[in-house]
Amino acid sequence: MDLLSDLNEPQRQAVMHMEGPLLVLAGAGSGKTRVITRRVAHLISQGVAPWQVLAITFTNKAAHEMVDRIANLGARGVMACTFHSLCARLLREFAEEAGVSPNYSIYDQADQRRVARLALEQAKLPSGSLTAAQVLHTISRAKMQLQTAADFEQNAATSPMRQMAKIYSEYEKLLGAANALDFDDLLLRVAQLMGRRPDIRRLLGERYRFVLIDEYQDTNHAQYVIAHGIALEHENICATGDPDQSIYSWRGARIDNILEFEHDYTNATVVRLEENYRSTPQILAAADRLISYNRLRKAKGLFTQRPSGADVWVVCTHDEHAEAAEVVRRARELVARGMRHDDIAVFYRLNSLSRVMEDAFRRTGVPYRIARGVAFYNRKEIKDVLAYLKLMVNPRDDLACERIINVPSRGIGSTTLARLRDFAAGRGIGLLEAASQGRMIGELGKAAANKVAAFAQLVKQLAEGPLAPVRTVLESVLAATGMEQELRAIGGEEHEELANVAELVTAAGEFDRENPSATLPDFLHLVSLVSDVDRFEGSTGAVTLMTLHAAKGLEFPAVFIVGCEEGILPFRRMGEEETCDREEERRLCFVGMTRAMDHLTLTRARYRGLRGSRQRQAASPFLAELDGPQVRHVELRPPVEVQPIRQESGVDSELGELVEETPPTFDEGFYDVKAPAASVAAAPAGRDSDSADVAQSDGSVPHLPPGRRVRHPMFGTGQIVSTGRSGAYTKAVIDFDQYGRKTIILQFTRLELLA
DNA sequence: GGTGTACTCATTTTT
DNA sequence: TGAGTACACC
Repeated sequence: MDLLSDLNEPQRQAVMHMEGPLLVLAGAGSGKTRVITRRVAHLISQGVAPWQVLAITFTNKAAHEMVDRIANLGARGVMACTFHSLCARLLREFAEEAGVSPNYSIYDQADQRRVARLALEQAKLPSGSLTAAQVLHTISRAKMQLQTAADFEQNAATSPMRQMAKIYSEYEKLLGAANALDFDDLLLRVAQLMGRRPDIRRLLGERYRFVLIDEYQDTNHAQYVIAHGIALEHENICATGDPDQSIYSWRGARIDNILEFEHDYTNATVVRLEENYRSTPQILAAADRLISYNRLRKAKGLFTQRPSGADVWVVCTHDEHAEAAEVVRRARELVARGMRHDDIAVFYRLNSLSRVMEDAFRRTGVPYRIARGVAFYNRKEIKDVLAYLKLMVNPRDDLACERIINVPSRGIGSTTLARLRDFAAGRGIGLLEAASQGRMIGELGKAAANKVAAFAQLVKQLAEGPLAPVRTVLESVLAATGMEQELRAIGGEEHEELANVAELVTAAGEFDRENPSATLPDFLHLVSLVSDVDRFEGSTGAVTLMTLHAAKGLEFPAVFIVGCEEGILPFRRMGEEETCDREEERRLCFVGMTRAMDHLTLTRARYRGLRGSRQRQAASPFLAELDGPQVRHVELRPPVEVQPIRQESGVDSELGELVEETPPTFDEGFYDVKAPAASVAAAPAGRDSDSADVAQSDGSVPHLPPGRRVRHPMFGTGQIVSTGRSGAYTKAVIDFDQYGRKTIILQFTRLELLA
């Protein structure tokens, strides 16, 4: 396969680059993935061994895709993984040198929170001033900065910082006792190892002669240190990314890493991919205008050769329900014009905004799916099963033990558990070990001691068997614990929990097949670092709803960004201060916009129910920043209640008196188009609303010439007498068949054009 | 030891 | 508004 012929010049330059540091500044939609995969294939075609190439990605999914794509180019055996999975593997390989035991457990966020809570308790702070979330955040930040508990304590100048140091150190003690590492530890330990053992660092540098790091703008300090440690001697480091798409600083990502690459490697080759293959000029122009307000960036000259497309729309509605209705209406219109449902995506800043959208889609029967969902390995039943496996591998994993000591129910309650915990703490042993001791009778009473001992015995028996193949182990756990039966009892034969457990068994079977020599610990480390089973959804036939963060890296022919309001899109916490990082919020908006290929609509609501109370919402300042000649604004009127029949009006009509000024029932699509030249528009039905007609300067509307037959949603059919401007509105005088001559304000009414 | 109810407190999320 | 927690009660 020819790796170069269909590339543009900068792309080719990046692909053909061999030795030495390379920075690829890849604008949105500039073919970055293609460049990376081609470059790897090219390296290999030039004689580099596949196992000497290490490609590091942001997510597991990206890693899998990269392996697949590179394989499709004929290069197999390349290692693509995340920083975390790389480190988890290295810590098993160099367990002794790193000072960890190879059967360590990996604690996920929920585990970490529980540990943090315990640490808070044990640190016995004067008041409950710190929350577990704050503690975790601080500890996580420290670890990313490669600060150990001891380092942290040394730097703690203020009293609250000293408190934090105490909690950090308690937290570490708890993790240590459980033989567990959290996500940040994986990176921290490897970084420490490489610092302490130059020989190992060098060995890794020789092993991975070529290092590629994708999404470099979202790497943190620990990752930076690891990457540069590996590449220290050969400097064959290729970083790809886009500072304008750095949206994870709240997770410790440092945009400086990419901004300073040329400073780190003065001999770096820098390639800019500025041709966008994804979006129409309209979308690109608006996105570019927006992001140009950022100071912290490397200016790019994004351009596209795509032909002109539809304008970008900014829609303002009365409230979130009207907003949702309008998004659904437009989505349906796109589908009516031949687009598929899975070509359409709706993005929002806050998960809580999805509910109204969801309702609107459900009510109208438009298929949709939410891209968040509870991650598979976060489901309760899955975590329960996995906790058994974890405890078998790592008997000191107290969190796993606590989780399942009464699952399925064995009559071991919180009192027993508390006593057990005291007993274990007093002796410095793990919960499981404490449970196994007959002496517990004195502490717990005979009945409880027996229950607890039976549990310990069960786990022991399971752990004594062979630990592979994993599928078999899993099945024996399910059988021996009675979990399967319990699930069946709860959910019925065909219920979700059972199906999920069955899926876990299948996943284990696949793991066994793919990794014939691997055992349970390998499996557990793998699943701990994977958020979801890789079910490749492919074409789902549904509109996709997701957060702006989740949208990174994707593209859709049509994109809606909802909730473009001050406080939501530049997100701001309640206490008004400038807590938000304006530039990062702007990047987030930019990322969302640049996902769109052909159609982009940003919406906002004037009133929105937000955590209980309704508020008047101001427009996002970003809407003004992105505004320009390719951007059209629409304001939808609030729904107006239909007047009840008023007999006393004396009008002898079943409909009651029809007041001319009363706007008709409003359900969807009444436009008040603020077109540039102070002209207004009617939106003839049956036509693409994206091309609503603008009134001429004399007030006439092109599609509503005198004599034209139209249908009004309330007055029925009629004939245009004339059109004209009156103040801010464009009006049409219509002779209705039923009701005679009326004046209609076009902004309030959607007229259907009749043949 | 399990269940009901008052209370609080609100991003983004992959590893 | 609604999810998750703490605590009281049965």
